[in-house]
Amino acid sequence: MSCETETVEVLREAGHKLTPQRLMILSALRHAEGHYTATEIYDQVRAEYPYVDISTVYRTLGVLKEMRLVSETNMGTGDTTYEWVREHRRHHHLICRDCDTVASLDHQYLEDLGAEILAESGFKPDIDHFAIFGLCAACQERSRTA
Amino acid sequence: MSCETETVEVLREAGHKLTPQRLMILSALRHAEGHYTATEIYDQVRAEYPYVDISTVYRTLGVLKEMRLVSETNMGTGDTTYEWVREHRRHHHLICRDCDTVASLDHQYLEDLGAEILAESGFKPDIDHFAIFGLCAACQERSRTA
DNA sequence: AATGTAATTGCAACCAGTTGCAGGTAGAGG
DNA sequence: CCTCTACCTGCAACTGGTTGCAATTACATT
Repeated sequence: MSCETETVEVLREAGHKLTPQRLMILSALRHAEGHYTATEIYDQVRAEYPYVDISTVYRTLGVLKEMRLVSETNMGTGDTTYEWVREHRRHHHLICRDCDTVASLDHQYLEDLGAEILAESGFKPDIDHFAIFGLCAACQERSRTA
Repeated sequence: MSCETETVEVLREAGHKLTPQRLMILSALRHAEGHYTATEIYDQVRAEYPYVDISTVYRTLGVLKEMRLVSETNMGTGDTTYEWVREHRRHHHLICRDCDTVASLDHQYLEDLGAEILAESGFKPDIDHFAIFGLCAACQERSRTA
C-alpha cells in the first residue's frame, strides 16, 4: 500500500471508504501496465484475496472511473478494458474494422479537440482514452482494388 | 419497399441476401427519426412480422454497421442505440457524467479531426456518431463551489 | 423451372455487466 | 475504546448482447 497513500487520500476526501477489496483492486490497477478487462482484474485480486465478488470489481471500477482515476474503453473485442490514467502516458487507439489492427494516436489531436469544445460550448470533455474505429491504409487499398 | 431500392442494391452487391427479416429491420430504421435500441427495433418489426428473433436483429444491425449504413452509439444509458446514417444530419453528443444532460455537437469539429488523422496516418476514421462524456458547464460550476 | 450452395435464421445456451437486498464494516463522533 | 450509521459487500437474480448449431432459404447457375 506504501505508494498508494496519495490515491487513498483522494478517495477518502471524496467520501469513499477504503475497504480491503478496494485496496486490492486499486493496487492491481496501479501496478499494471496497459489495459485490463474486469475479469482479469478480478482474477488477479482473487489470487491473493479469494473472497471478492465480480460485482464489487465492477462497482469499484465505477467509482474510480467517476473520479477519473481509471479510463474505460471499448476496444471492439467484446469486453471493456480499464486502465490506470497516467497523465504522461495519455494515448488513444485507431482500430481497423476490417483487420482489427490497433494503432496508437497521439494525445495532442484529441487534446486540441477537447480545448476547442470547452472554449466554444463550456462543456469539458473527459478525453482520457479513446478508441476510434475506421479503415487502416492497407484495408482501404484492398477494398479499392477489389 | 419502394423507396428502399437503392439500399437493397448496395447490400446485394456486397454479397448479402435480402431476407424478409432484413427488409423489415431496414425499413423500420429508415423510416424512423433518431436513435433506437435493438429492442425497440425488435418490437417494431415484430408488430408486423411476429417471427423474428432478437439475435437476427443484432446480426442485421451488425452488417448494416459494417457497411456504415447505421451508426452504433453508447449513450451511457446501459444500452446501445442505432441510427440510420443520413449524410446531411451528422451530429454528435456531449453527455454530462454528473447530470446526464445531453447536448449536440456540430459535426464539423469531428470532421476536421478525421481529416487530420487521415492526412497524417493514412487511417480513415468512421466518424458517424460520437458520444463524448464529460462535465457540462453547470456541473463544473457546482463542483467548484462545493 | 430445377439445382446447388453459401449465407441466414431461430433456438438455446452462454457471457458480460447490473441491480436489489440483507447483512457487514469503515471510520466519524462521542 | 465504544457506538452509530451511511456506505459497502456478497449473493442471486436479472438484462443486454453473442455464439454454436442444425435447419432453412435467397439467389446464381444451369
